[in-house]
Amino acid sequence: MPKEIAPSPGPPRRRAGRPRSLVLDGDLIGRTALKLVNDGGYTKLTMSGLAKALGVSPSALYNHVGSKQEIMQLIQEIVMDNVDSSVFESFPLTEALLRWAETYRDVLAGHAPLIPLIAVLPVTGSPRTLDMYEKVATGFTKAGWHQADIVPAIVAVESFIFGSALDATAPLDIFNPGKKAGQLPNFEDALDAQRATGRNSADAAFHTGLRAIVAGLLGTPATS
Amino acid sequence: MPKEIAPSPGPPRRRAGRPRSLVLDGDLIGRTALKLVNDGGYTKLTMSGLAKALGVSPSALYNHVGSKQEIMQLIQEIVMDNVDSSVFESFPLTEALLRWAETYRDVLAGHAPLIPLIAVLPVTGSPRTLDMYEKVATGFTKAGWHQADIVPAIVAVESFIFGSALDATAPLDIFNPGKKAGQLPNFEDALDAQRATGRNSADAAFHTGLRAIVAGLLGTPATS
DNA sequence: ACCTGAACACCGTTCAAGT
DNA sequence: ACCTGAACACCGTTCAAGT
Repeated sequence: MPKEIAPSPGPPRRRAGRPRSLVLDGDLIGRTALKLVNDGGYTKLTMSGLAKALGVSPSALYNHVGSKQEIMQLIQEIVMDNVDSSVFESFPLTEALLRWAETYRDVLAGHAPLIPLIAVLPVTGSPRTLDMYEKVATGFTKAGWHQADIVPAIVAVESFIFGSALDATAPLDIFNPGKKAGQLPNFEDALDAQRATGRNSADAAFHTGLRAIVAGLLGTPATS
Repeated sequence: MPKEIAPSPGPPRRRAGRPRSLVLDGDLIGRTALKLVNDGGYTKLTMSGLAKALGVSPSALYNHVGSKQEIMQLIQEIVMDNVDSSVFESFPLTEALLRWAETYRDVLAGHAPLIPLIAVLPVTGSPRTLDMYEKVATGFTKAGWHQADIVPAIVAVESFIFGSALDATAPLDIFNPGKKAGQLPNFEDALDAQRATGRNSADAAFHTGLRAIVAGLLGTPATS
């Protein structure tokens, strides 16, 4: 559990003369970890690398954090804040879902190693993520949904987003049939036809799939 | 690249008197690795643990496999074989997609650590997986789909499956609001209403989401 | 309360040496 | 061709000792 600094009304009380060492706190650790990841990807995120970036010994980190997993959670909290859930306040449900999903997927695509974590992590300790869910749920409620159907609908769209974000990190030629070339007539024809459109196949899949699942959930034709 | 033993027409030629040591090959390594995983999960899958299970030293594995990642791929090939893609030969597209997705998701839910790998791994080296795609593509083709739309549709459904399989491994109380309880009226009402149905929320999300995306893609109402 | 430095218990992988 | 045993270059984490 990361320690937080409560905003204090006055200047912080300190014992006279004793200059406190530059503090390491959950916020700084999370931000530094994210910087490390943005620079060199998740392979760069090691406890010793993070400690060095903070000018501290690796074991010092364990005064503020229980495990490396907790550092992943700090990153997750910062990153999830970039998902735009305000759209549920300004757009009708269908349009809001489409826009929300788009930012959500883009955010996660840049942090693929977080996806298996986020999918499984209780949101209990992530107040901002809970705020997001409240906004999404409010969008469904205002659209007149039955309460019991709302959570499964959210989870369904989220699952699609998680999978699509993973897919977005796949190499472009992921479907290359290799030595099986020539033996898969229908699949290879479909591949060629898709390639001929010049569109990125992951992006095309995300957009048609998103429209499909939203339309399917809301009971309107996918093409509208 | 795992070495394969080509089926030989006659009995294998051996130098007389020299009994060959019991062979280690890609097939045996993969099956043993899977056994290890089925027993104790993916944390049990270490090179030294696998070597011990095979009665061999860890370094011996590198005569047959280039890296641990390649062992993950061996497991993936075996596991993917449990996905039932024969349904595309015996059911109309909608029904086949629903059945295929169900087995696919169940198979992956038992092997969550494979999901990020499979999502990104070129299928070039997985002939059985390519055969699956051919069957799926044939199902779309026979249903009269435009060739250029087939691959994005497959990828979209697959993304939903990947995300749902990840979600299936999440703890039941993943949405517990914790200290934010009481501050999220719409979301908490939705949670309570969903819980009151007595259904597993991940399963409900998968089934409604699957129907929605398939219906949305095929342009028919989700409730049909 | 918070930090350091050494140590621990692992990882995956490499490589010379054997047969 | 394939295996062993030792070694390497890391991991995350613990803990006594310092201030």
